[in-house]
Amino acid sequence: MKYYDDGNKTIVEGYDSFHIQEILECGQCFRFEKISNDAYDIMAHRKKITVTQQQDHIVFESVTKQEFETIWMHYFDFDTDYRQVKATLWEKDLVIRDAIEYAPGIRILNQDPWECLLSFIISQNNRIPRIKQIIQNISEKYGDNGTCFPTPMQMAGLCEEELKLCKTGFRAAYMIDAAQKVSTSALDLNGLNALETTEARKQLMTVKGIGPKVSDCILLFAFGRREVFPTDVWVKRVMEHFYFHGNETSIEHIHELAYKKFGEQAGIAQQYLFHYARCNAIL
DNA sequence: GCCCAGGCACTCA
DNA sequence: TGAGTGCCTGGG
Repeated sequence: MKYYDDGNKTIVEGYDSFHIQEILECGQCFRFEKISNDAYDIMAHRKKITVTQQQDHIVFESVTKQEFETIWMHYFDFDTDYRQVKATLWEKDLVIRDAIEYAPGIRILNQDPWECLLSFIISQNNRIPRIKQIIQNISEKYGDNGTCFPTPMQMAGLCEEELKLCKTGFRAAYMIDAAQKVSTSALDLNGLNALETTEARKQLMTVKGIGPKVSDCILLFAFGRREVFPTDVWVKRVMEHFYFHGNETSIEHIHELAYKKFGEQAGIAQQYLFHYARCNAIL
C-alpha cells in the first residue's frame, strides 16, 4: 500500500481488504453518513472527513498526509494485515469462510475510547439508526461546534434531564456515571491499555450500564483487544445456528467455543459473523 | 394498539 | 447465584 498528498486530501493506492461500506455498516461505529454507495462522511477523533472509495484507490478528503499517518492509518487499522488474518481464519471452518466471503472488506476500527464507551452504553435496547440519532443529538446540543462528541468533562457537567432531551431514556444516568468516573480518573481510560484484558474489562464494568457485552465491544473497538468476542443476540443466534445445531446455548459455552476456535482473532471473526448474521434472512 | 429492539440493573427467591 | 422483570422510544 502507498499513499500521498494531493492538496487537501490523501490518496491511498494498492490497498487490501478495505470496503468502506462494509467497514462502517457492520455495526461497530455510529458517526457516519452515507453520501453515495462508495462515499461516506465520517466523524471521529474530533474531525470530520470524507472517504471515497474507487476501484484502485481511496480518497481521504480533508486529511493531510501527516494526519493520515498520525490518526487515520491507525483508525482504519492499516497496521493489521487482514490478508493474513483471513487466511488464518479461513482454515478454521466453512462457516467463517462464508462470513469472510460475504464481506471481505471489513476492518475493525480503532475508535476513541470515550466516544466508543458512551456509544455502546447507548446501544443497549436500541437499533442502529436510533443509536446514530442519539449520538448526533448529543453532539449537536452539547459538543464543540455542534459536531464534536462532548468530552467527559463536558458531559459530567450535564444533568440527566438534559441528556434525556436527546432521547437517551434510562441510559442518561449511566452516561452521567461514566462521565463522572472518567473525568475524575476514577476510571482511567488511558491506563486500561496497560492492563490485562480481564482486568480492563473489570474496570470498565465499574461504570453503571456497562456489562459484559458492552465492555467487550469497547475492548474490541477502542482498545485493540482482538481476542474478545462480544456476544449480543445476533452473534448468539449465528453461533447457535451454525455451531450448536440451533439449540439455545449459554454465552459461556459460546465464548468457550469461539476462543478455542478463533483464538487471538476471535474479535475479528465475531465481526464477520455478526455482519453475516444480520444480513442473512436465514437466521 | 401492541410488540420488540445489537443489555443491564435491580429484586427476590 | 440465578431467574424474572422494568426500562425510553419509535417503527413495523
